[in-house]
Amino acid sequence: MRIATWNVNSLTARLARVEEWIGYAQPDVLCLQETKQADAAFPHAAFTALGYETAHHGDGRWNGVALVSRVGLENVSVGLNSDDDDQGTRLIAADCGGVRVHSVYVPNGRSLDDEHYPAKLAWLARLRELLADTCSPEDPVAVCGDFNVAPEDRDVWDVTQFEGMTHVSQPERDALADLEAWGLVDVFRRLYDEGDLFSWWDYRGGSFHRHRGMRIDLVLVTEVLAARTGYALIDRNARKGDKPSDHTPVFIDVSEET
DNA sequence: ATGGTGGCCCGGCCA
Repeated sequence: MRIATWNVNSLTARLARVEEWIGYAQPDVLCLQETKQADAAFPHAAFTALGYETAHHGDGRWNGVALVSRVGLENVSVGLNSDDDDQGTRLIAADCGGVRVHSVYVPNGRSLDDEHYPAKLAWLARLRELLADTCSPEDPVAVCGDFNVAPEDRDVWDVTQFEGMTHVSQPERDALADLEAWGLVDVFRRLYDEGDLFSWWDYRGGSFHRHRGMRIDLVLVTEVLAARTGYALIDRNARKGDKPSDHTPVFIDVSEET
């Protein structure tokens, strides 16, 4: 089963690129972030035509997350907690092909002295609570999306350029590590030891062509899935060409249980 | 050089 994640930076602007990518990458489950659509605007029919079921959680202009699956899509839930502010439409989860899949868009944080920064840390802590409340680390669980955190220094093009900035600060990395400590593996990193493997490049300044990016889009899975993951890829090709997102898709291939 | 690019949707926010 191929499980993918992609921050599309507006699905309205990106639909043709997403259809193209599904056509050649053939994901079984695709987690989308930053659809920037209200639920009523989500193009369910475009995915139905390709053989996929869909579920979307968005309120319009900002954020918005979706699940696209051709291996089933059941027991959909949205948001972090019904009695808590989830800082926008940033989480949707469902059972797809025997896996509890979560598409997440972690708040950006903006800057270390901004009120959105502690809110980002709190969001990550609440995500762990959600997993603890709704899943078991013994079960097949995937948490995929734009975490807005580079887990290690080798996940950014030049860490000296990020001093005092978000995405690399220790509290964010600790919050991500705490989430993983519940029982999740950054399986792409387990398979590849190299640095300079990025999933996001700023639109500005020719960052993509200068290899100035960050690895902030992650597929985190429980060990039962990590052990069956034989291949993973950041598909840089989707960052090229006409009207790309500033993020590119990441996917893993999980073999069937034997 | 305190910008740059792109998406929202048309003045300014957000990434």
